Formats: sequence, structure tokens, C-alpha cells
Amino acid sequence: MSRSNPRVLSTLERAGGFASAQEVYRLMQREGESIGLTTVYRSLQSLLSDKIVDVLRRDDGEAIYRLCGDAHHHHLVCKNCGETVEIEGGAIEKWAKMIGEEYGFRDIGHTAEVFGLCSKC
Amino acid sequence: MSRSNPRVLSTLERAGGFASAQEVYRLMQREGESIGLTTVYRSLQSLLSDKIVDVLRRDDGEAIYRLCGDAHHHHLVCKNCGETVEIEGGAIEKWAKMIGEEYGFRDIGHTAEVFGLCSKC
DNA sequence: ACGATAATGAAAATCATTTTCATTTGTGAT
DNA sequence: ATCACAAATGAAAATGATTTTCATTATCGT
Repeated sequence: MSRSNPRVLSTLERAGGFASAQEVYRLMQREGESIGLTTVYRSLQSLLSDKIVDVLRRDDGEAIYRLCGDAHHHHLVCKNCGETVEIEGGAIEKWAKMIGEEYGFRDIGHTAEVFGLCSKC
Repeated sequence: MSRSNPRVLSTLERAGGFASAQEVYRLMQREGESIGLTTVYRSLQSLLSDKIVDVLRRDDGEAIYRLCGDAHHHHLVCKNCGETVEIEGGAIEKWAKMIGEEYGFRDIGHTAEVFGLCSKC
């Protein structure tokens, strides 16, 4: 077995608590940390099974990890220029939880993104 | 450009309206249909952009496609077995619109998925 | 029939992720 | 300190889904 390399967790934190294995790896490289990609993957797996991080999927299928219990937020993205605003999702949290419970689901999570054209575009 | 091969859609229907590209391909092979994997992928992409099918992700990241009714809805998906419930998203529609307008965005759309463990898993 | 355009599929390329395996590091006992 | 053994590490190869390339084939309009 293998336990999580603490530098991986700390990098994920520094990344805003939201990144893919590849991104964590690149970030560590850029910061001069010496680590192998394999170790990054293993550490994230371990953090996942210890429920310290959560996993989601990007649209392209890449897995992204984030700190659990991290007050998570959503994004408002401009379809044209890509400008992004972080938004609070209080209403969504409640909605997701409600919907899930209504159908007897446990361990409920959700994803949500809002997109449109910003005032400049 | 390329249009969808109709046999792909009909196979997806026969599969219970829920299958990955690889599965559709294997199914067609098993049934003696002559088709290339590439064409299956292309057809599914095309069906996707025509909004005839919907795409979700399995836990392992594989994309699964399925027929999609025309009414805009969201999904409650079991992380483990993939069971899916279509849910109404009235609250979300309003939320997305509100958020967008608050920041001066026009032409607002959104995505939202709820996931968890269903009562059987 | 002729030429243009779209569709097809085999094979190669990509990319994230996992596995293998040899090496290094850490730890505990003596 | 030394020995022995388990855990951690990472380079390289393997895997598997998806995409791209490119040459061939079918289709359509004239």
C-alpha cells in the first residue's frame, strides 16, 4: 500500500483546491519540487479513499480532485471571451440535496456551470 | 462534415438508450453489422451536437450516450450503478438566469448534474 | 459518365491513467 | 551501527478510450 505524499495535498490546496492529477504534477514541477507523476496519481487515489478529496469529471473526461468540505463554488463563464466569475451556489446546494433525498440517494454531490455572453462581448 | 449513420442511433435505441461508443460498436459487430469504430464515434458526436443524444460519464471516465427527450431536464445519477433519474430543474433555471443577469451576462445557459449513491448501492 | 463533395474505416497518434518492476528510503529489531 | 524487511518512489511500458490522418468508396448534381 502507499500513503499520500503530503506535498501533493498541499499543492492541491495551493491550486485553489481544484485540479487534475496532471495539473498538480505540472504545478509541482514548475515550483521545482521533485516528484513523479505516478506518485501524484497514487497520492490522489489515497486521499480519495480516505475521503480527504472528492473527484469530479471535466467535460473532456479528465478527473479533477478537490478538497472535501471545501466551500465549493460555481462558475459563470463567458462563451465568447472566457471571462469567469466565481459565484456562490447556496441555492444549488439545497436544491441538489433536496432532489437527491427525494429519490433516496445518499452522499450527494453536484456540478453546475452557468454560461452566457458577458457585457463586453 | 459528417452526418450520423442511422444504424448507430438504432443500435443505441436497442441497447436501452444507454451505451458507450465502444459498446455500440461491439453490439453492432456481434449483430453482424459492418461498421468502423471511427464511424460510431463520429455518429455519436453528430447526434450529440444535434441534441438527439445526451452524454454522461461513467465513474471510470468513459462517455456514455443515451437518447434524450427534448424537454430540458437535469439528471440524478448513481455514482455506482449509473441508474439515472430525470429531474425537473425549475429552481435551477431561475437561479442561472438570476446569477447571469446580476453580472450583466446575456444569452444565459447552464449545466447541472446531481450525483450520489442510490438506495440499492 | 464526370467531377465534386461527403462518408467511411484502418491505422497511427494522443492523452489520461494504471501497471510493472527495479531502486531507494524508512523503520524496527538486535 | 548493522541487518532485514516493508513501504515509497518513479521511469518506462502497458492499457484503453478517443481523435486524427489519410486514402478509398459511395453519393449527388450536372
